[in-house]
Amino acid sequence: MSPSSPSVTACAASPSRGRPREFDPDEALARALRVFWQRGYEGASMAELTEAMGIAKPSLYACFGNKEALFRKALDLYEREKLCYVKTALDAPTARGVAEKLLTGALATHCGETDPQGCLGVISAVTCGAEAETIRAEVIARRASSERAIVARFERARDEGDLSEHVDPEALASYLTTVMQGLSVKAGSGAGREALERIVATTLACWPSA
Amino acid sequence: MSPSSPSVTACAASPSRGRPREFDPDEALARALRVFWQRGYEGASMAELTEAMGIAKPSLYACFGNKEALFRKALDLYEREKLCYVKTALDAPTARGVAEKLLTGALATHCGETDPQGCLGVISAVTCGAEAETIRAEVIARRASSERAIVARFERARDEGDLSEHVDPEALASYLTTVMQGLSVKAGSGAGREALERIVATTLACWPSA
DNA sequence: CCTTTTATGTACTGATCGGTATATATTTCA
DNA sequence: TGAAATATATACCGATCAGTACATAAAAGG
Repeated sequence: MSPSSPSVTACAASPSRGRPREFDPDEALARALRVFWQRGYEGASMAELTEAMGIAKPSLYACFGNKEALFRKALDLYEREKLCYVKTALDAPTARGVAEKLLTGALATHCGETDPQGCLGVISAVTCGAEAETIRAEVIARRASSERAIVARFERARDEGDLSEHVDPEALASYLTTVMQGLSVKAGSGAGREALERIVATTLACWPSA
Repeated sequence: MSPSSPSVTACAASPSRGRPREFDPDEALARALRVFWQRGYEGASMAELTEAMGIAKPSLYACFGNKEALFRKALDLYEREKLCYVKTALDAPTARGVAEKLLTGALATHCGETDPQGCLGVISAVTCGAEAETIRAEVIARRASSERAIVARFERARDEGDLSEHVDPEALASYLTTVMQGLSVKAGSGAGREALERIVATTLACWPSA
């Protein structure tokens, strides 16, 4: 997102001395993201990661640091490319429109045909083998920040009058993200697209109309 | 709970030959459940399990089989003692009452003060390190069976007239379990009890009234 | 050509994983 | 007083974990 660091390649600051790298760090990171997305942080082994990325372990460590740093970079990529629907959803004209875009965006992202099922954030926040505690905390913090943005948007909606005065923006945002996280769990559990679409429709049917 | 198989001790069929066991299998299993509940199936190591159970590895393997069998027995215990609120909730007189009891039951179970936070089922269904694929399938299957029971209850409610004809029982049940699973994710992510109570209240406020 | 610099491939490290062999301790049955 | 049966404790198994040492390969600067 920030123009100063557009890609991961920036981790190699020097212009072009020494033997050139034989792989594209951005594509390698994209492949690593898929592995983390399927297996979670701890479930993804370095062997599986290196194989998917098409590189050997020393190359991985030289370019990305270690497993945790690699995961954080993958998480950045995930938020940048897969969670962008959240930002655009907040631009919808009404609170209900925001909810609709968030739900359909979550559905498209977590139940697509090319990407793994479920939400990397949910997978990483729930999984928890002691070692991954810092990762867990990081994911939870990022999620909280995005929920705050939804709260702010709903507060604006209330001020603008398209959300009833009787509805607490914070409670509504919390409820909405709960449904979204539940959707991710169901998607990761093999629920079909039609089933998830019905859930989205039901949620919107229940939505507190202005 | 059931009189035919009241405890895990039944796995030792013989009456009392040889050296007597020095630990209580039921309590050991309860302690193992807590570890699985915190760490997930793969995140729980045999070392952590044996330490929590207060026994050595050979005793564990002799009594419970292996890690996967131990997990299944722990899952049985979990459903029997922690998910019993689902069965009782289905006895509520109205569909809305069922939803209310399910939501408050989920809240009490996954956000208690003595037990680990979150839902063992959600944790196990989401976590996924290749090896645990059969465990994952088992957990998902059990969850599906309990969702079918809710669908049946809502169909009854529609037949009895306390649920609008315009509401699809299957969609409503699917929506409700989505919220419950989302609640588990939030509970496992450290959400406070008050926050979860607000979510439950919001869900019930949105509930399609008869 | 040679040095410097960076990347790669192979082979390795110690730690931990789930699971077990073996020897010993404690009980019941004969 | 054995002999059979069951449980325990210690120490180990091969496999895998994340991470690295080291030698070699390929580029740029001198």
